[in-house]
Amino acid sequence: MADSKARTAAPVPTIRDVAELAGVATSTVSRALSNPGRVNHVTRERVEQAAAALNYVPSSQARGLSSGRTNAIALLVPDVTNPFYFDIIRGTQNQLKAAGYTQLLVDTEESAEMEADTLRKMQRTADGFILAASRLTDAQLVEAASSQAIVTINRSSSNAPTVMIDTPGAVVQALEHLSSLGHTRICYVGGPASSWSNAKRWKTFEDECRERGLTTSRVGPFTPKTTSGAAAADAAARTGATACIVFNDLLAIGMLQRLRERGIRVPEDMSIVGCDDIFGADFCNPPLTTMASPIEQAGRVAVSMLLAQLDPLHAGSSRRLAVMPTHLTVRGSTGPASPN
Amino acid sequence: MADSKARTAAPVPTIRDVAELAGVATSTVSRALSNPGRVNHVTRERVEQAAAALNYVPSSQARGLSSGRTNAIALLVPDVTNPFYFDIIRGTQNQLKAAGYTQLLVDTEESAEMEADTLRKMQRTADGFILAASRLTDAQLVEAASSQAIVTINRSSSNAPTVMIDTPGAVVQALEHLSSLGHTRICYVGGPASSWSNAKRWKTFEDECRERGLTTSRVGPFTPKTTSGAAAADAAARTGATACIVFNDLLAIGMLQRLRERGIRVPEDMSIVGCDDIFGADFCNPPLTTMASPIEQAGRVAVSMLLAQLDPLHAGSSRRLAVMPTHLTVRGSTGPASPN
DNA sequence: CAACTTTTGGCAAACGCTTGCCGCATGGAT
DNA sequence: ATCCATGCGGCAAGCGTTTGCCAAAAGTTG
Repeated sequence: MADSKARTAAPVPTIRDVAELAGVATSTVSRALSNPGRVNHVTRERVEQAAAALNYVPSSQARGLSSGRTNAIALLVPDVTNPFYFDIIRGTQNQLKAAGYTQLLVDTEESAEMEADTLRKMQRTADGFILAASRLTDAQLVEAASSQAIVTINRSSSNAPTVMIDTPGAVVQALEHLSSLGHTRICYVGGPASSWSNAKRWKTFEDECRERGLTTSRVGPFTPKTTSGAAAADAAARTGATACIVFNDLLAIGMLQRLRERGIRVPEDMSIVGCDDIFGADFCNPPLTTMASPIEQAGRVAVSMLLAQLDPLHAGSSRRLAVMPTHLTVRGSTGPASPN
Repeated sequence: MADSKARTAAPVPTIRDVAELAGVATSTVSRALSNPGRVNHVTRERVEQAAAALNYVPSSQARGLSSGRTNAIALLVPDVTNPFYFDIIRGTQNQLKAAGYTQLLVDTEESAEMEADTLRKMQRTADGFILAASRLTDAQLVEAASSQAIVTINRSSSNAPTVMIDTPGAVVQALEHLSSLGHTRICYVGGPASSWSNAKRWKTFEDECRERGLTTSRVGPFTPKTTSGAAAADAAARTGATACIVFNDLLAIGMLQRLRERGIRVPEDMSIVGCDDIFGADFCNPPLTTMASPIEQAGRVAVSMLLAQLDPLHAGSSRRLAVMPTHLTVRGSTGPASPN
């Protein structure tokens, strides 16, 4: 119990101090503050005044220890620096703050192991978890969801409620768009192998192309970072496709740069469609045609679903799946197929 | 003590279970795990095996309650969606994780009040605070720093250790650059009024311009977001300046878009210098000349300084100020002054 | 006015861990 | 042999809350 920060030895007031000042028992203070209605309103007022006078702030640690709740939820993302997650982070942050929860942000570095590890280590630290684009295997996910409250974003699971961003729908729109521009040979530029939504997108892409009689090719997997764009661009160019649907905007933007370097004009020689409509997609050069969706809202919805899950009242009845709509935002990176 | 998440009633193992399995007292388990050296190594091994067998994870809540430490530090940023902070977030996150700390990320929404409030509310929740670009008044900052461990980033303070990004130095470089390109009328596009670094930059700008005999003007304040770029661009254009030094890249990128819309060519008609070299500065159109600095490293250094401050051994001796070097990264948004 | 029911507040036992203090061994020095 | 240091483990008292249980007070009913 060392006073590690040996500053002005500020004796932070405890519930005991408040109780004393208000002339009641600590239990009454506790109830007055977190369970009004359980105490007479005049008593409550007295307690509230005392608390205010002392500038009392309940210790979340102690509260958590005795109540079993932490009032914190953890958000696990594969990569905090990916702008896609920024919007999710912002969405969850807002919604959690409104609900009086603290957000614990963890970067799992695209690693399933690290994700599982975090889930284990934080079981007591957080009341629930939001897994954005989880890299977990199905088995891991099932196991995790069996012992803790979890909501996934962009990762279906029968065990945990899920917020899905309907990128497959957007892929169809994108294909429609490209096809109407006369493209017949289209390449899918893949993201991380362990990404569930990557698999989903590819499947939709392939099915849809077959149906439309389009020639497909696929390159990847690539790390979803701009730095992988060069390799992705080179690989895609080699396929002879006149248009690419790219796993995400980060990669797409990286490709844009590389294609420019190589003198391959976008969209004249090659059309590019990204995914996510991240920060930057509107001002890169050329501005990126991309599959946009209300990402921030996805974060908010995930929080709602998680909180509902935690609430013993709604627990059973809560929604298990939310699908966020997507739409194609057409900008300058797509154009008519070159006539060769 | 309700079991709110009434799942498989998983009885999370406690230190007691470990003690029992290892055949020792709980105090021994505690010491074996967090103070090796205090127990015989054979005992420790036995304890470790027991802990592993039970998949034991200490409760940070209980640990914090009794030890007074939380092993968490809070990072307060004015706006989580500003890419500038992403890099800081990443830097602190990495360093904290390495040190076994949890990061609590809080968005203070550019509000001094909210910042002060968070500091108060979280006094027990975090061992220390990193304030990135604090909006606090000097008085508030002094008071806060007197009772808790604080490190500021880009905000000088005599009371708290500080990591400064040497943007004034970069402003000089930028002016040198613009001046050598023949610009004589330069406009400073200001950021938030409450931003300390904004004031600092403006002062350096003004002093340096006077010394060089350059004509200055100033517009603002503007919210540092791309959406404010239109207003900023219009205001700057009206000043008749041929070059702008802009508070940050976000604003600068917004201006780029607006200038293009208005047919004002960059850099032919107007040169633009941003600040921070955020994500996107390299691929906007034209790519932005900007004052770059190792932001992620700033985050890491801030953590080191904070942790040193918390450590009773180094507490006094630790560094009070770190200055991160900056340099001008010249890209396409600056060019020779137009001859009119 | 007796017999109940409701409100309301207090008591005290957790919650899971850390740590000051004590005492038993063990082994070296005298 | 005796005395001390030293190493090591256990005991138990907290840390600041919440909450089940109880009892006193207040209100209701017939």
